[in-house]
Amino acid sequence: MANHMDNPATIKDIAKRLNISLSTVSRALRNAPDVSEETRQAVLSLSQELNYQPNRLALSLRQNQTHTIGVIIPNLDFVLSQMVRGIDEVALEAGYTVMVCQSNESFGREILNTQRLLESLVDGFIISVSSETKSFEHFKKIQDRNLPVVVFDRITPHLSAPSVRLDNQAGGFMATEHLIEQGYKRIAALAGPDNLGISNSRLEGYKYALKKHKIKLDPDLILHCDFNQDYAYFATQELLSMKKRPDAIFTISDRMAIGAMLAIKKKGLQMPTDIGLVGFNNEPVTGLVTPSISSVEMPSFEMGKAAAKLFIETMHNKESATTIEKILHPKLIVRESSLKFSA
Amino acid sequence: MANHMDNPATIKDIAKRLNISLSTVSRALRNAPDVSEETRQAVLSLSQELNYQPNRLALSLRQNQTHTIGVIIPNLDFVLSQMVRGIDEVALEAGYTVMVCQSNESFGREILNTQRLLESLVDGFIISVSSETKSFEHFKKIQDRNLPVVVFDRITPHLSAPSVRLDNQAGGFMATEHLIEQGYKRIAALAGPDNLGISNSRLEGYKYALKKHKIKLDPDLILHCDFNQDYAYFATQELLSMKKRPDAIFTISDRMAIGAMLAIKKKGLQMPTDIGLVGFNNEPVTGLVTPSISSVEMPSFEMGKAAAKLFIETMHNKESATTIEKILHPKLIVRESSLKFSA
DNA sequence: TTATGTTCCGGCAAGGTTGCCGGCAAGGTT
DNA sequence: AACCTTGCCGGCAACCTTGCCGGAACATAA
Repeated sequence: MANHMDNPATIKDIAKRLNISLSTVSRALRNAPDVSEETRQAVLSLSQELNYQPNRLALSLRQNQTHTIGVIIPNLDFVLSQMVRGIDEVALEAGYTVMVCQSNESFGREILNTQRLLESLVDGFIISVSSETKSFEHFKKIQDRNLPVVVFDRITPHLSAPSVRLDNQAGGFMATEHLIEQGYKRIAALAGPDNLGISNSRLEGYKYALKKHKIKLDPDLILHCDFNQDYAYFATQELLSMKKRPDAIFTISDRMAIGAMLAIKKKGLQMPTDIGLVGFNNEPVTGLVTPSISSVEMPSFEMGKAAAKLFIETMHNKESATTIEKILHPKLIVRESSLKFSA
Repeated sequence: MANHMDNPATIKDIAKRLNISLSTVSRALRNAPDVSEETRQAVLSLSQELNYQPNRLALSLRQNQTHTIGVIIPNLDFVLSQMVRGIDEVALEAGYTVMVCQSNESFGREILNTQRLLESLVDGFIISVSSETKSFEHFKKIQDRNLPVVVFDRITPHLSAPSVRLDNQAGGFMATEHLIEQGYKRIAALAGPDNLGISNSRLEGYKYALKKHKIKLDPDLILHCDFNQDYAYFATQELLSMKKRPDAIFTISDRMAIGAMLAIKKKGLQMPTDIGLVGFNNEPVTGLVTPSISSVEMPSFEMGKAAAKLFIETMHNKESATTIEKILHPKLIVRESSLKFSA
């Protein structure tokens, strides 16, 4: 009696069983007019009995959209995981499914991902570009197909699309100003690769804070290195062995802050007395190490949600201005590594 | 002069342009026999010129498979992120795309995820069940549709499917035996919810180590609590306020170990002298806190790869034994929190 | 009665691809 | 000369759903 069909029921099965045509069934199921109440009820009840589920492939083929969003991100670290959760949340709510691809910060992989997602016929993209990416040819294929794109977090001027990002400059500014207010004089900055906008903006904030407080910028105190703990470790060693070593360091990520912390400890210096340290992202680890590390918090979950919302809006009115730019605000979390004087 | 068609080229366009039939084009493109070398070349070159890409939807509809794997995981913490990366790696290589859904440890969400992925017509599932899940009805729908399933990490006997997991018992055993060898006598265990197999297995290992070393099991020293830092914190406070407090704690996750560490510090006790601590997962944070925390390492990336490989095998010979069980081995990483005597 | 409108329904095509089958011609075998 | 093989190709159906058009049956108005 119950239906143990190995193949799921289709609209055809219903039509055959009720001796009516496919189109009538289709209309009945979609509550379209031109169907008598009687037949509609018959169709509805039989479709329930057979546990009918519309075939998404056929639907997608027909209406030329898959209800799938392609998400390309450089990795799945703490911050990005949060963002993905935010995207997921909103997308699910709006009836979209998400395909997440990690580029692993590799340019080639990012190209491959775009390729694959295009083949999968996603309805559009939400992208945070890899740190290795300097050319943007592969994204042109997306815009050629006229698919909506939202960039987030790691945005780039080379890709004109609505964007969601942190006010990175403000973040860099508040971290640096905080260090200045704590009495630090020679503040170094550990930045990422210099093609990474996110890093440069934070650095702008740093420079602006120095300027505001009339501290002369010393280019030797700005180091660019790869976006990871080990490189930050070595870069910090370099900083600490300068003739006039810095008395504080601002790093544009927490992973770099960790590297810096290790190098500082190795050297036998004390935080915050000998040297101050502020990181970026407010990963949980910053609150757990000794000394705990001050960091700039970013609302990552909210940012993911905002990106997805913006995507769906862009989706719905295709002709929307590509200049929409949603900016979220950072917040400084002060911890031991930079707190000379308790307020 | 290149082709700025807004709609991607189809097999039909090629046929029309060359004045041959659809089927011939199809055969030519698939290197099937029954096509003259001449026409094949013509088709191939024109398809390049038009930048022809087969439409995956049409293909999927026709051959009843989407080349997509549905992955359901409880969250995207450090360990699971690694695993997802492993799955991704293998899947990509094998021509599959991955849809990752997080259940956020919620039962209802897990049901919703399965539902959605089934609607998306994925070819099968790779699943790690949520800690809240006690009923498995929703997975039955998958097996009703006769889709291959691989469970990994958090496996369950209620779901008969090939599985990939850590030898959790061995992990619990080596952690506990290590504590015993370091001279600890009253070793407590902080476990997760008692419906979570992964937790119970680690606990089994703990019990077995005690038994082997003829230490009487004290049920008061085993606490079950939620799988997170705050609960572990409170549970540890409870442990430490016992009349005869434990002199070591084994926690079945690192996040719980962090909670325990915080409670221990709060109480003013020293690790490893006053009390020993060993966690599980070897998250990077364990090496960064003070004192650094010993932990059982699991090869998460490899585990993800193994799960995906097993999935693809299961996929290819559907009738394979559902009893395949791939077991990976843990490794103890000894750090300060448990090292009384340096070897 | 004829003309017009309303209600309900079925046929057909489209979306892109592939599998099966049959057709047709050139060449070879008895 | 009658037959079979081989090589090449096109037609049709199938996968599942929806949109468009037209048609049948009936009711209302002129």
